[in-house]
This record gives sequence, structure tokens and C-alpha cells, in this order.
Amino acid sequence: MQKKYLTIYQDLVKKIEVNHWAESSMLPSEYELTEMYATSRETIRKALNLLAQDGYIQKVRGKGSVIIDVNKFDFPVSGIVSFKELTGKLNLKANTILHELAIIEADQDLTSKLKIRLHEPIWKVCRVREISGEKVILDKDYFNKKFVPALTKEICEDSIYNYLENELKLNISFARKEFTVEDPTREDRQLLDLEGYSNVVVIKSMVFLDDTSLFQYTESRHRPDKFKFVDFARRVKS
Amino acid sequence: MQKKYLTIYQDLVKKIEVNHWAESSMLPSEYELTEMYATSRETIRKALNLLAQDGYIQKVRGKGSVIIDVNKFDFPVSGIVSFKELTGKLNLKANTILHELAIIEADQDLTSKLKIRLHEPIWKVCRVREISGEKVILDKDYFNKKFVPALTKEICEDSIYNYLENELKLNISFARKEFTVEDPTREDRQLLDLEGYSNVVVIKSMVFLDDTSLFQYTESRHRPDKFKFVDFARRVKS
DNA sequence: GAGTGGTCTAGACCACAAC
DNA sequence: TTGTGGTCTAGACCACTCC
Repeated sequence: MQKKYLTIYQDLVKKIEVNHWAESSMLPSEYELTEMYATSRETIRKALNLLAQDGYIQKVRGKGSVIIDVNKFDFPVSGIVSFKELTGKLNLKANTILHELAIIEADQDLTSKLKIRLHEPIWKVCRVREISGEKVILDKDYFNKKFVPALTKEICEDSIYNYLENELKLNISFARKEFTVEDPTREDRQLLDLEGYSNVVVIKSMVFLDDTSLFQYTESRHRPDKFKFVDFARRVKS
Repeated sequence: MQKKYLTIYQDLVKKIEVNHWAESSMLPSEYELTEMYATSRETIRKALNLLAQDGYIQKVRGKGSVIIDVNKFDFPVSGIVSFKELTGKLNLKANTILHELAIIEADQDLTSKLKIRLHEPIWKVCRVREISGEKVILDKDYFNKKFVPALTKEICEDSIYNYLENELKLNISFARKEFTVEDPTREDRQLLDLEGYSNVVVIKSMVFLDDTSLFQYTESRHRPDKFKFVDFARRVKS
């Protein structure tokens, strides 16, 4: 049995995307929705809060839930999730080149980034992403070997996240990402087609499982012209 | 009367920040919290969901709410909000130079960015941000004059957002931001101390009020070495 | 005044973790 | 088996918008 509020959320998303309420540009009231879905108001409100979080609606007290027309505002694809998803959404020809796949020992730097002890084993994966024939992204992933016992060339060339979530059943829960712009390293110059660009965009992330253990550290280095990040922020209420 | 769940949220934040539960690194159970705060479980859960959203805790089913020790992971300041807030947090000497403050008519480009009609009046504000004596940020703001009837030199040199929220009582509700890296324009070179940097980080944002009206478009152009953005993302459950 | 969303309650049943 | 968080209910009162 699927969670009721998620079912309702998905149904509403679908209806919004096909412009089911185009004239009013409003959702039915919460009370009407309880009748439509034969459920309680709190359940409806859970679904609506999800819609608001994802930017589908904006709730206005005393009035109702206003549908935010994404096309009207010409919003582009939102937040990067994984390379595969990104290229899939944009319909790009993409290719992954595996440069290094090895078990290494944690050095000083990695102990602090992965919060593990010195000399503990870590998977290092170094991949270059080629889009439309140009090498534009360099991904350096480090996985705590405790959580990822085995990795193969095939897995790395497809999607590591598919493997982690569907095969190993790891529950990735949250991530902290840091965006900066840096000078290219010698490695960047060697592995990427930088074409005279004198900077790279660097995204450093720490990824956590749902039991709050830190299992991955990644540096993703992008050629600046191929980089775009979209953020949808709700104002914090205080 | 303050909302109860917000009061509880703020109290828990304070307790987490002073390491009130340092030994267990867990919050009391939801049931215990209902007794401590003399309230219902759903209200406690609202407060806990806020804590989770903000990255203070991670809830684990069957176990409890694990406190995420920010210091342990050496997390830096999170998401940019406004220039004033940013410099305040980092304890930097900051200065704002107003270059242009004028009412202009919407041209083709601005009609699409602010979703208003051609020739409608718009406030244009162009400011340079100086940090520790270096001009590193160029902010170009465009406000729909319908929502912001008056603007002065003083307001622009202090904080426009203070004025909008506290004086005009506008409720800023959500924003869509787009991050890219671009070549500097002639204007960037003239107004900023670029010092040989051959790129700028550009943040384009559309800002909405709580009745979903689009009232501001901004381009914030940063010298790349002074730019950093931090994102804390929870994985979407599907 | 009628209708809307925002908060809060007290209770129920379930799924999962630990023992 | 016990304790935890996850979902769901039916009802209450409030604050706000619109007429």
C-alpha cells in the first residue's frame, strides 16, 4: 500500500502538468480535496506542502493554493542530481571515461573529508564525462569501503548511484554541496578539453546515508561554459 | 502568541547548539518531548521536521532523532541570502557604492524577465560591493515599480531588503536562482577590481511575493575567487 | 458572513529497531 | 516485547480574504 499523501501528491502533479485547472490557476480548496480523495484534511495538507516545496504551488492564506506555471516563467531544469539524470533531461549524447578505479588508503586529507581513520580503505573513482564529444566534467569520487565492498569497471561506466541504491540497497539521504570557482590543476588540463578557459567550477560534496553515516566525498570539476545550477529557495520563516 | 511549534523549534536549536545532549547525540523521543513541552505529538513533529529540513537532525525510524553535529563535519556557512547577511556572518568590512538609481521603461528583455508590459516603469539599481577594499560584486536589481513606489540613495546604500520587508511590509516568499560562469562584460571590467580574472560568476534571480507576483529580477556578478555557495539537499523520496 | 488556509489536539494503527 | 518514528483521522479554533 502506497502512502496516501504521496499518491495524492503525484496525482496533483500530473494534473498540474496537463493544465487541468488552467482557467482558475488555483487548486481546489483543501476541503474540496478531502472530498475528492476521501481523506482527512491533514493528509491533503501533507500533499500540498510537498507541492509547495517543489515549487508547483504557492499557498495564500484566506485565498487558496495558486498554481505556479513553470512555463510562464521559463524556469529551466532544476538542481543537479546526477550526471546521468542531467544528460537524460537535456537529451545530450553523453559518454563516461573511466580513468582510475582503485582501493587506496586514507591519507591525512581524506580522513578529514570522509571522517575515517588513517590508512582505512577507500574506493577512488576518477571519471571524465564527455558531452557531445567534448570532455567537460571531471568527477573524483571517494567511497568509504565499509559501505561499498565491491566496484567494477562496468558499474563505474554506467551509474554508480543505480548500483548503490538498487543493488546494495543503500539509502542516500542528504548531501552538503559547496560550489566554488578555482584555477585548473594540471590534472584538469590533462583530462579535460579546457580550450583556453582559465577557471573550473568545483562542486565538493559530502553524501550521507539515512543512518547519518558519511559514505562518500566527491569533487566534480566542470568547464565553466557547461555549468549551470538552478536553485529554488523558499524564504525561511522566523 | 508565538506559534507553538516554532517556539519548540527555536528552543531545540538552542539546546543542540550548546550541546545539551552531547553524550547520546540523540534527541529525546517524540513522546518524551510531548511531555516536556506539554503539547501534542503532531506539534512536536512539526518542530522536528523543521530541524530536519535545516540539517540539525536526521530522523531514523525505530531509533530516534540523531543530532547532526555541524562542527564535526566542518560545514561552512550555508546559502547566500543577502549581501548584508553574508558580510555580517563572515565579519568582513563591507561597503556599498551606488552607481545608478533610476526609473526606466521596460524594454523587450525586461518585459520577459519581470513579466510586465512594454514601457511599464521599473526601478533600476546598480551597486558595487566592496569587501576589504576590493570591488568584488556587481549587483543589478530591477524592481517592478508597482510594488516599490519610492526608493532613495540612502535605502540603496543600506539594505533594500530591510526597507521592503520592514517599511513596505512586502512579504518575500520564494526565489528562483540560476548560477552560471560567464565572460566579464565591459561594465564588469570598469566597475569591478577583476585583477586578471577572466570569468565572473553570475547569479540571476527572480523573486516572488507571497501572492505569487514576480516583483524583482536581479543579476549579481561576482569575482570568482570571492564566490562560494553552499547547498544542503535532502534526497527526494519517491 | 462565508470561505480559505494555519495551527493544534488526542487518539489510532502501522513499520521498524533493539533486546 | 517494548519503544521508536510514520501515517492517518475527525474535529476544533484562529487569522485572513473577499463580498
